[in-house]
Amino acid sequence: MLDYCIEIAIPVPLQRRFDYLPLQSDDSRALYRAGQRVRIEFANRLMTGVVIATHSESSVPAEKLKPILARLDDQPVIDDDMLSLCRWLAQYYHVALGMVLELALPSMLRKGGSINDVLECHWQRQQPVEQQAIDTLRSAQQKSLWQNFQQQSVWQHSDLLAEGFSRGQLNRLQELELIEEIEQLPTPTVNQQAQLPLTLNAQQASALETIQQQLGQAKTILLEGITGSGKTEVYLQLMQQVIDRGQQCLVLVPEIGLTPQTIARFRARFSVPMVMLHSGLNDRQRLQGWQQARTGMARIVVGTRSAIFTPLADLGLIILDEEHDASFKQQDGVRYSARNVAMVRGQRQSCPVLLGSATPALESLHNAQTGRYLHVRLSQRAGHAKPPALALQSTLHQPLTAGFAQPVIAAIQQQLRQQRQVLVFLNRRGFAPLLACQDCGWMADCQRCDARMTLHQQPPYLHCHHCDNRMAIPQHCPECHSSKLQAVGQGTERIQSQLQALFPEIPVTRVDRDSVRTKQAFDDLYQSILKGGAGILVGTQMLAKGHHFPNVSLVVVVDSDHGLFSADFRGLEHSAQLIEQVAGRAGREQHPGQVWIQTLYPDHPQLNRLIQDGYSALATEMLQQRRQQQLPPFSNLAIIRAECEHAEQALELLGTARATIQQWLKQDQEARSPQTSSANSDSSVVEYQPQSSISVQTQSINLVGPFPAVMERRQGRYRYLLQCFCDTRRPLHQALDVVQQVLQKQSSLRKVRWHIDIDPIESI
DNA sequence: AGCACGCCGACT
DNA sequence: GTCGGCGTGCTC
Repeated sequence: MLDYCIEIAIPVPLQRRFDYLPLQSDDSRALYRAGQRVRIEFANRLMTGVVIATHSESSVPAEKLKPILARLDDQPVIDDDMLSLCRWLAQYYHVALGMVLELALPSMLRKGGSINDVLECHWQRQQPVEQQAIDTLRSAQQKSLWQNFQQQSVWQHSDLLAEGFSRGQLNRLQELELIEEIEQLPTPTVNQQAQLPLTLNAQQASALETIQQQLGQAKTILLEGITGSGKTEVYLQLMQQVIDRGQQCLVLVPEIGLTPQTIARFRARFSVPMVMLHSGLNDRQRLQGWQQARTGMARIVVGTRSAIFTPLADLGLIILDEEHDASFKQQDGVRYSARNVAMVRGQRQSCPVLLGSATPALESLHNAQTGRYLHVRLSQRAGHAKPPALALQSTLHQPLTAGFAQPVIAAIQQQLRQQRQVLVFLNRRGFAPLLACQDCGWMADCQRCDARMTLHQQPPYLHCHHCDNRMAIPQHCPECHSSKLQAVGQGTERIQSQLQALFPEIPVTRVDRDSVRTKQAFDDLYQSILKGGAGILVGTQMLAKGHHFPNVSLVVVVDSDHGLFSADFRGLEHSAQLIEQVAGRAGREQHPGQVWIQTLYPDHPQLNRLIQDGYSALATEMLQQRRQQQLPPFSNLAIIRAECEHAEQALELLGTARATIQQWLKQDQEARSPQTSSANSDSSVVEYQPQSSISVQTQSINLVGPFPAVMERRQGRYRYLLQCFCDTRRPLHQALDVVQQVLQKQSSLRKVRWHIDIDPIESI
C-alpha cells in the first residue's frame, strides 16, 4: 500500500514527472521538502535529483517505483523563491525543470557533494577564560597569538598559519581552554582601505537620485549612458546605498567583461565581503562563493550570465552591465536570457533591476519608451573627455593600401607621429577568409560545412571556423594543379603584417583568439599597451568590449558592412552596437578621438544615421521599422531549429511542427467559436518549398519556414528552422507545448537534433 | 540525453 | 563460431 511518493526533478531533458519512494518506508513525509537533493538510481544510472513535492498518489503503479538511495540534505539547498523562479523558467523556455535546477546548483552539489564540504578550520576564543591559563603562556609567539584572539574572536586556521603561527601553538592554547577549533564557512576577503567615491557630475547625480528612489521596489531601470559618461560610478554609489540598507547586490557583466581590471575596480571600492564568480575558480571556490552569497556573508556578488541563479539572503539590487550583450543569452542547452530572468527575479523579490548600456537592446529601449522601464539617460562624458568624431570613408573604387583608403593611412600616420596609439578593428581572424586558384577559380572550402576555409599563415594552415576542421595549405590547386593559389580578402593576421611592413619602426600588435590564447596573456598585453607610446593594435571584437585604452586616439573600422545587409533582422542592430562600442575606445583622456569607418556603401542611410546622429537616433529608426514589419519587440518570436545529417529528416520534423501548430490553431479557433465550423479544408501534410519561405497568416501565430539556416550545412549536418511570430505570448507558448509533446513522441525522428529557442538572439 | 536490448555483417 | 554496427524503447 502506497503511503506517499516523492516527485523528483532529474537533470534529463524529459518533460515528465518522476516519482520515487522514501528511503525508509517509515520515513515521515515531512522529512522530504522541496529543494532538498536526493541520490537516486535513474535508468541504471546514479544521479542527483531535487525534491519537488510529495504526493499521496502516483500515476505509475507502486511496484514500478524505486526508493531513493539517500537524502543528501536535511534542509533545502534551493529555497522556495529560487525553486519557483526555476519553475517559471522551465515553463517559459520549454525545458525540463531538472535541467534548470542544474543551473541553480554549483557543480559540487550537482555531483552529490555536501554544502559542508567547503567549511574550513577556524579557531574561536572561548568564554569565559581562566586568567590562570593566560598566565601560563610563556613564549612570545603564544602571547602574540592570544593577543590576536583578544582583538578578534574567530580566526581562520590558514590565515593564522600565514601570519607565522604554528599548529603546535594553537594546540597549546586549545589545551588551556582558551580557544576551540570550529568548522565554518570562511569569510570572503575584505579590502580594508576602500577608495572614496568620485564626484558625480549633475547628470550622474540626478540619475543616481532617480534610481535610488526605486530601491525596495520591483522596477526595471534602463540606464542609457554614452561611453565614458560614468555609468559605473553610478552603479558603485548605488550599490553603496544598497549595502548601507543592509541588503546585497548582484552584478552581472558580459562574459568578456569579468576581467582582472573589472574585478580590481570593484574590489578597490568596497570594504565589504565580495564574491567574484569568474571562470578561474575551481568547483570548491565556486561552492564557497555560492554559500557565502546564500548565507548573506557576501554583500556583493559579481558574475556572468549564470550568476543570476546565485541564491542571496537579502537581495536589494540587480545590475546588468552592457545589458545588450549577446552573452546574457545562453546559446545552447537551456536557452535562457539572464536579462529576462533578472527581471522576473527582481519582480518577485521587490528588488530593482538596473540595465546599463551605451547601446541598449531595442527590446529594452522599447520597454523604456512604453513606460515598462524607467528610462534614465547620461548624455555627457564624465570628466573632461570629448566625444569622438566619427567619419565614413568609402572604399568603393579607391586605391587601397594594406586594405585602407589613402585618407585613413594619412590619419594613422599623423597619430603615430604624435606618439599616439591606433586601434584597427576587423571582425575576421586569420590571414585571409579565402584561398582561391587564379587559373580555374577553385576555392578551398570545408568538407563538412557550407563555408570557406580561413587561411592562417603563422603557423600556416587552413582552418574552418565553424567546425574547427584544420588542414595543410595545398601547394597546387587540387582541380587544375596550377601553383597560382591566392589569398583573397583581409584578416587580422594579414592587416597586421601589412601595417608592420608599412610602419617598420612602430610596434603592431594583434589581439584575437589566435594571438592571445589565455586571459593572462591578454592581461600582460593590456598592461604593456597601457604604458603608452606610438603603436597600432589590430584586433577582433575582443578589443571592442570592456577595455579602455587611454592612449588610443584613432579607431579604424576596416569593414563596417557586415550587418548592413544581413538576413537576420537584428544584424543592423548588432552591427551598430559594435561600431559604437569600438568607437567608444577612442579618446578617453585629454585628446579627443577620431573614428574612421570604412564602407563600400557610403550612402547607406542607416549607417549615415549612426555616424551623424548616433546610436539612439538610429535605434528610433530601427524601432519604427520593426513596428511596421511586426518584428520583435513588437511581436514575440520563437524558433524551432532542427539539424540532421539527412536533410529530409530535419525538414520532416519541422514540417510536423508546422502542421501541429496549424492544427492546434484550428482547434483552438473552433473551441472559441463553436458555431463557425472550419471552412477551409486544410491538409495536414505540409510540403516543403526549398527556395521560398512559406508565410501563412493564421489566427494568431505567423509561421515562417521551414527554411535553411544561413549556413545550410555545418559540421556535416543540414540545418533548418521554423520561425513562429505571435502578437501575444500565451498562444505561442501553448502551441509550443503541444509541438514539444508531439515531437518527443515521434520516435522516427530521433536522429534529428532539435530545440525550441524562445526570444532568440539570432533569427536565422 | 544516455543506456540497454536486439538483430544482421566482417573477423580472430 | 563471435564482436559490434546503430535502430528503438525506456527511464519513476
